This record gives sequence, C-alpha cells and structure tokens, in this order.
Amino acid sequence: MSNSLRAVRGMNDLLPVDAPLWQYFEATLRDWLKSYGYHELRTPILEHTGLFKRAIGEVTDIVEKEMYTFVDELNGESMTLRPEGTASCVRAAIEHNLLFDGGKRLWYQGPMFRHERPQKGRYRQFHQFGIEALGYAGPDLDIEHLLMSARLWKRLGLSDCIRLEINSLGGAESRALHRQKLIAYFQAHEAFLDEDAKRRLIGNPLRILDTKNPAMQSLVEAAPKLMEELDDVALAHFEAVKAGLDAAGIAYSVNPRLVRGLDYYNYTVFEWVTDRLGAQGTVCAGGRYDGLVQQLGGKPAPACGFAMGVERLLALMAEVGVRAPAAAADVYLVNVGEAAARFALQAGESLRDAGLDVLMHGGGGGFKSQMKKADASGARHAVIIGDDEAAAGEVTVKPLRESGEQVRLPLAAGVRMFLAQKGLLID
RNA sequence: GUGGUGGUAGCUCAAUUGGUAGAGUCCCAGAUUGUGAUUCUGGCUGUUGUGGGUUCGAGUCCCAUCCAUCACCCCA
Repeated sequence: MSNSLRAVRGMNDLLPVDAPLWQYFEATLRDWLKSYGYHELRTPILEHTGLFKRAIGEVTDIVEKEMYTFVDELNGESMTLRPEGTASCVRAAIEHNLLFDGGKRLWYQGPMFRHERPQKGRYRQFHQFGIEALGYAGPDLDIEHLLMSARLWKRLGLSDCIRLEINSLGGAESRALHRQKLIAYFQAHEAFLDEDAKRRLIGNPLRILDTKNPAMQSLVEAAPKLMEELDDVALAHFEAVKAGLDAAGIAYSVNPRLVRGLDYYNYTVFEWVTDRLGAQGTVCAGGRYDGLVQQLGGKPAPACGFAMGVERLLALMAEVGVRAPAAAADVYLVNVGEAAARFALQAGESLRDAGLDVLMHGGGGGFKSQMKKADASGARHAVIIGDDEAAAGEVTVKPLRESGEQVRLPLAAGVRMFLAQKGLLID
C-alpha cells in the first residue's frame, strides 16, 4: 500500500465493525449524564494557541512538545488543535457568561490532538469525554464526580478492573512552599539524581516524585511531603472528600505521589487506573481547578471536573469482554425480478411505517444467494417477494431464527402480523 | 522524542541452509425448476509495507524509510 494512501500516523479510522461499541458507550453516557443533570457544551476543535498556553502551563510537556500548532497563513494567527477539553470549556463559559446565574454542570466529548509517539491506548487524535462543574466550591462536587464515575464503571461492567487513587495538591500557597522545600531537598542530594530528575529539578520538581527509577526510590520516599504543607482548609476539604467516598462505599487509595500533568489543578486530584492496559492504564482523571476561570480572565469561580480517554475505555471493555448489544434488522427483504423489486420497495416502506427495521436486498442475485445474505445479516425474518407475490400484492414471510413454517399473506396482513408479534397491534 | 520486536491474500497464519508464494477462513458459482446454518465440487484474491543494495537468483541477507506493537517519556 502506498504511503500517500494511508491515514496520518496516530490517527485512526473508526470502522463499521467497531462502531456499535462506540455507540453503545455513547448511549450509556447520555443516559448516565441525564441522571446527574449535566448539559452538553460543544466547542471548536481549533482555538487560539494562547488559550492552551495560559490554561495548561507553558512548561508542561503538552504545551512544550505535543501540541499541533500552526500559523493560519491567511491571517497570520497561531492556531492549535485542542489537546484537551477543559480550557475550551472555561473559555466558552467566560465568553458567554454562562455563570451569570450560578454554577453550571457541563459535559463535552470529541477528538483531542497530541503529537506523541503512538502506542495502544495512546493516539495523536484520540477522544475524550469529560465533565466540568463550574462555579461550585466545597467538596460536594468533587464527591459527586467520584460517585458518578464509579456508577459509570458499574454500568459498563468495569468495576472489577478499575481502582481509584486520590490525592490533594492543596492551595497555591502550600504548593509553592512545598515546591521550595522539594527543590532544596533534591539540590542537597543532587548526587543521587538521575538525568531525568536533574532536568525536572527546576521546571517541575513535583514530577521527580513520580519516578520509576528503583535507584531513586529511597530518596523519593524521604522527600518532603506535600500533605504536610496543607493548610487547615485544604485538609478539611480532602477529609470531606474521603468521608464522602467512605459513606458511598467506594474503595480508594491515597497516593501522595499522584500529580496531574496540567498546571491548573489544586486541592483534589484523582485517577481511575487499570492494570489491564499496560502502560496506558489511566482511564479517567481529573480534579479541582479553582484558579483557572480567573486565570483565563473570568470572574473568580471555583471548578472541578474530569476527563476520560474513550479509546482506552473501549479497549478495556473489549479486554473484559463487554459486547455491544447486537443490532440486526427485523426483516431482510428478498426480491427477485423487476416487478418484485418494484413491489418490494412498497412493501419495505409499509413495514417501516409499522416501525420495523428493514434491510432491502441490493445488487441482484438469485433466490439462493439472497437467502444466504438474509441469513448472514442476522435478520429475524425474511420477507420474500417474487413475481408471483408481486402480481398478487402478497408477501411470503419466513422465520429465520426460530422454527416455523413460512406463510404467504397479503401485504397488509403481513404488516399486521409483525405488529402483533411486537405487541403493537391495536384493534 | 529514545530503545526493543514485528510487517506474506480482506482476516488468521505457513514457506525447509537464499531457488521466481501456499493453507484455512471469507467471498462467488454449482449439487434438477423460487428458499438460509451443515456437507460436497469448482473459482477469485497477493507488485511478500515501501525504496534501494548484495546475488545467477531475495518473502528469506544488508541499508534506509513507513506503519504497528512493547517499554521509556508523558498522559486520557
């Protein structure tokens, strides 16, 4: 296959065989969101580059090396394909004054773009679904989000393979204090740092705590703990979140090293992780970002939210054996001959009027091959029309999934028969 | 972005120390006139990821490149 005919690296086609699982997932989401009172917000895929720089943070990996940023040659503006959804949501909320009458519960869904090296569960165009609760302070929304996500895993049959990790980053002051102590601590032990850690020391010392280098474990263990710097308000917030989880019977572990990669988080952060997907085990993550609305130019408003990677979630569902409910047609319409083809169109529409899903045979072929296609389609019944039936205005109905004789009936009677089978016949 | 592994019909795979590619499945047609799973018979399918090189000869060896995958990095 020639290169010019391939999709762009890391960007995938969603093929018809995979679509049912996506649709099942999306339908489940909609139902679930409605039950919590969240409303959809759709924003453009493209934003001014400055939005992401300001929201996510200049020194994060996403902004430094993963964004699809380009200059619009028609007007010289720097544009960026969105790498995540929160920045756009907050921008839209500010721009349209969505918080004028109080807090808003929002959700979004769609493609995101990050120029990373592709791997299973990590693509350059991937899909996130996320929710944002803007304008609510206090721990109750944090808890709502955790309960919500737990319920979703349950609905999707994933509860057994996902676990929750939480942490608190505290407020800006405690983070700054902790950061100073961390830098001082690691500088004092600079001889023990690996290359990665040295690189991060000034830019992002928190990430050193995340190291997987076994040689640095003891050093990291003894490092100053952010938890120890939390002020009373932050501690109370965190305790309330934990109490909410306990009350709901949701298991979790506190992971003091849990740090989110985006700068805007404060207070509660969490991740739902699985060990069934290799290195891409984080399936959903989020937290509180009380400073972001103001930082982007809005009136100060607290906020929290989370996002999940749809590809990862679907991979997990496939791994666990979750299947989308099969959707076969009620009727496969076999028709042979010109007169039959004309009458079949009419019969098909009548059956659809009655609420049936009708798959019309296309492309010609004999009775035998059409019957094979009818069987392969998974349809419950074959409705057979030859020139005989067409001339008489009748249809032959043959059950394909259960035993039973085929019957030949006038079209109207055939339609009534199907209605009766569905329990829809009223007379 | 760094390192490892791999790329052969639509799909799953085979091809002996380098000798011009094969099976299953799928699909199509037939097994007495208009009837589906099973069975039998026949048929179709590939520039062996791409481009170079070594060789009388390369799916097999070498180089480059693309893609996938695993780990790192990072993150959803």
